[in-house]
Order: sequence, then C-alpha cells, then structure tokens
Amino acid sequence: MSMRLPAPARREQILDVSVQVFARNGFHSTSMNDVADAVGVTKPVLYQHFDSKQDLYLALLEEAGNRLRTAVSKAVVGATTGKQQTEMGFRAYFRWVADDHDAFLLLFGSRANRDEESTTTIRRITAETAKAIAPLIAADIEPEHQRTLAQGLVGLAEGVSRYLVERGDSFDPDLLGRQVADMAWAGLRAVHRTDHA
Amino acid sequence: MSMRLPAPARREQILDVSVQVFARNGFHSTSMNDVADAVGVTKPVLYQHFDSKQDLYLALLEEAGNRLRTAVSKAVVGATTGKQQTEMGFRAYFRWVADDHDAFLLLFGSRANRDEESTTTIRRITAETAKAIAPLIAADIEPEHQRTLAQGLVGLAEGVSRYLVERGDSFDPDLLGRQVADMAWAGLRAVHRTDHA
DNA sequence: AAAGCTTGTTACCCTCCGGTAACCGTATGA
DNA sequence: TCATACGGTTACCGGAGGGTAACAAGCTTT
Repeated sequence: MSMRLPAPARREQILDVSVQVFARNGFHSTSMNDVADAVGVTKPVLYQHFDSKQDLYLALLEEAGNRLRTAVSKAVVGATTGKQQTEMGFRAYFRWVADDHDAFLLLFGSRANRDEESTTTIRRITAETAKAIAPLIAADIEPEHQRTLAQGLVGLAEGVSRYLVERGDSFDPDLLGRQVADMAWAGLRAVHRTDHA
Repeated sequence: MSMRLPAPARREQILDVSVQVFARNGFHSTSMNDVADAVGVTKPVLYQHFDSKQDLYLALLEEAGNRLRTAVSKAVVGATTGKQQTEMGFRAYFRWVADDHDAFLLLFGSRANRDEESTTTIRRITAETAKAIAPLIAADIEPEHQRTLAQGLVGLAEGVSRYLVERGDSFDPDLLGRQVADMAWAGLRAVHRTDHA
C-alpha cells in the first residue's frame, strides 16, 4: 500500500508518471497495470481518476499539445519581422522538445499509437501548429498551397526532432533552431520567387 | 469456401489485400480475422503463408519500403546537377505516394502502429532515404549536422504527403515535387551560406 | 470514540484475439 | 478408381488485459 495522497495530487502524479511510460512503450504495449506499477499503486486507483485507458491517454495528449502550443505562440509574439518569427518559432519548438521530451515522444514519436480518437487529437494539434506557421508564407500564393507548405515545415521540425530524440542525442535547441530557421526561411523566400516567376 | 488458389497466388493476394486493411485501420485495430474476411478466406489460411501477424506485417513493411527506395533511387540516377537531383527525388517520392497510397499510409500514416520491431524497420527505411538525400547537402559542413538536416527534409516530404493523403486530396505529384524541391533547394543553399559565414 | 467520507487493495469477470488441432473436399496421377 | 497431396474449414484453446465489485484501512468531524 503506497502513501496516501489527496485526490488532486494523486491525479497529477498519475499524469506525470504515465506520460513517461506511454512515451517509452506506446499505447498498446502499455497496460493499465504497467501504469499502476510505475505510479506505485493498484489499477482501481487509476479508474478513480480517469474513466478509461483512452481517457487517460487523451488527457496526456491534450496536456502535451497545450504545452507545445503555448511555448511556440509565446515565442512568436515577441518577434516583429517574418524572419525573426521563424527563428523564434523554431527555437521555441526545439526547446520544448529538449525539455518536454516525453511529451514530444507521446505526440510524434515512432511509437506513438493512434486509434481513431487519438489520431484526431494529434492531427488537430499538428494542424494548429501549421496554422500558426502559415502566415509566414507569402500571402499572395494559393491558400491551399500555403497550408500544404506549412504542414511541410511542421514535418521538417518533427523529422529533425524525432531523429535526434530517438537517437538519444542531446542538442542545443537555440543553435538548432537558428540553423533550421535559416534553412526554412530561405526556402520560404524561394516560394515567393517561384510563384512570381 | 472461397475459390481455390495455388499457394503463391494466394500469398500475393493476401499481401495485396492486407496492406489495404492495415493501412486503413492500423496494426492493433486490425485482427487476423479482419484480414481473413477481407481476403475472403478463413484465418488458418493466413497462417499457412505467414508465421504470425507480426510476420505478415513486417513483410508488408519491407515490400513498401523497397518500392519507395527503388522509385526514388531510379529517379535520382538520371539527374546530373544537385538541383536536378533534388527535384527528381521529390517528384519520385510524391509519385510513389500518389499511386502507392496504401504503402505510404502503412509506413508513415498517423495510424501506423509500431511495436519494437516495426519501429526498427520503419526507422531503417527512413534512415536509408535520408542517407540518399544527405549528399545533396553541402559536403563541407559537419556530417552530423548534414544528417540531421537530411532527416528534416525527409520529414518535410512526409509531412506534406500525410497532410494531403489523409485529407483525401488528390494532387499532381510532378507539380508538387517541383514546388517542394524549389523550396528545399533554396534552403539547402542557405545552409552553405550560414556555415561559411 | 464512533460515524462517515476518502483512499486503497484484493480478487475477480469477461471479452477479444492470436494461434492451432483436427477434419473435409477436390483435383491429379498411378 | 483409389491414394495422396493440397487448399480450405470448423471449432477450439489460452492468455492478456480492460474494467469492476466488494472490502479494508485511515483521516476528520462532532
């Protein structure tokens, strides 16, 4: 029998611990007993705080998504020029990846697991991120194309991060952010030129 | 009792049909009975051709990966300049996505499902693709950084494709390839400049 | 100090599903 | 035409795991 905790504290603890477990092993490979063991408690306790495994998992996804979104949007607010926004955005993204590690793996790791509902949630988060990026792209090209490219940039950041995180490499988020932003910004300007040509 | 088929033909049919089912519903949400039903046969038949569910799934991943690799590498061979290679590579990639739809979703779709072994396989495929791209990036920057950026470009193509495919949009792979290649190429050249600065 | 709410635990149920054993029907070739 | 091999089916097993019912042990409030 583990130490008694007040309900809200226990709930927080469950969220904190289970994000690690799910991030490491994926949804299906993680049983509720695994989670319970990691928390140091028995299964029914989990069900006092969450209706189902799905419910717990979705709560984790939501939390992770919120942290990502606020990190990036906060960073972008401080910047004025497009180039600056791009750099600040990527830096914030990589900083989030670097210190919210488990959340990143949960959302975008190879082992991220996705049934109908989780897929919807994750897509929504990705789409929101892309939406935040879209304005950086020349306003005078087709909106459809604009969105597609924005999704591409999100994929770029995701791909880089997944590679580094899953290799266990440590990296300097600010440096990486600057480098990727340079690349992305040059690419974005080329899109202008292409469309005007 | 469905029509009798010679073993090799049946095996092919199972591969053809099951890739669709897995692509649509993911690994865990698809039971062997689902596959059997889709094929129009009963479960034990599947086990006459594949040792396990894993085995079948991995066979599908391998096949899909091979088609991707050969498509891209064939395309790149014909090109001489770096810019041309970039464009041909992306066009081949998007063409593969466009007409090998299910294979793409299987490997990179949101519902792609990944336990230990599948993850390894998919990572290997991604890494191979990145390796093919890496030479396009300036040879005079740190190899480490070079690889990271290559992974980013793979992520870029993946992100764009996932967005389009999962929305059910149809697209012109050659046009898209040209546009994305323009963007990527400009980005790649910027990496030169950044590193020389 | 006893009633009663809150937090945990033990022990169980039940369904789903991967995998298999045993059996059937039909074409083929001696 | 009868043996045999091959492709297929029915019916089942066994375990994993989500979820719950019933009960135990503490605080707290009067």
